[in-house]
Amino acid sequence: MPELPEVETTRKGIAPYVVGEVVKDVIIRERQLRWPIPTTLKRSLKNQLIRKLRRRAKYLLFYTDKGCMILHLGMSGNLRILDNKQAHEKHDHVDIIFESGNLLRFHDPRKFGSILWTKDDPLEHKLISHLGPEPLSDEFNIEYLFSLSRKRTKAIKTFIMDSHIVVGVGNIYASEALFRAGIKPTLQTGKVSKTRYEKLVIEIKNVLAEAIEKGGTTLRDFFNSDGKPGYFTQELQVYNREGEACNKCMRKIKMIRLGQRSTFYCSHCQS
DNA sequence: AGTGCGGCCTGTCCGC
DNA sequence: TGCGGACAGGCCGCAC
Repeated sequence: MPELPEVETTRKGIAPYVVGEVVKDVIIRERQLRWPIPTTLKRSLKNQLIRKLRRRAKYLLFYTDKGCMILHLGMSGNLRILDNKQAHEKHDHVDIIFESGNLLRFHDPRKFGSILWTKDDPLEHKLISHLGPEPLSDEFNIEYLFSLSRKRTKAIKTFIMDSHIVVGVGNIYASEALFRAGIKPTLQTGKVSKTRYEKLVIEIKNVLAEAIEKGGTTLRDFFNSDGKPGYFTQELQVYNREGEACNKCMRKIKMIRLGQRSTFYCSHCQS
């Protein structure tokens, strides 16, 4: 489900209820997620103060004095703040109960999400240490992206969705950024000019920043920690709009499959 | 080394 | 209605 804006929206929503709170108990109903939840999680978290809540790529990092909980929402996960007495439903896999009386509930039907624990710096964790730069940081710039692109043969859309190149650009925002930049998603990475990469870097930053501002995109089941959908959905120019009119030229939006992912573009506005 | 697939899961929707 | 198949916002690990 969530791409970077949805994860950031979740982080902002839960932070006031989590940071500075002490964990009273942890209830794990389903351990078998993308990776098994470590058996030590409950013991590690209990009685710990959550010092800070940060995001790296699509991972949420819950820092305590003893270590850090690393949480990924996968494709269908969400986090909500509820009061302690709220009955659990299907796929409510984990509750983290705070002394305040609130609880943080992890819900994930497809179980592609994960919860891990590390005693070390989470940024050194093997799932995180090799990731590319944050798209909204200065580290992600034209020189960086252009130099990595040379001699690569894969489609440019697949390239910008590779988290080792840049994190946080998922299937929706990849299509949207390429539309804004006027670049056809199937072009070979190594054959796109520097000028066009400059435009692409700017549009990746723009589309992600705007989506964060609007609370992310809801297609079917993304809801933030208040249970509200994201309002960027109405800003989508091409994603999920096959056959509808392009907002710039009124021609029909096309859909193709690229690396087994649905890809949307306008064959007139993107070349 | 870079690329492209299979697979992890459940839910939903579409066509027969 | 019921059933099979395709599809869904992520991403690791493997074979080539």
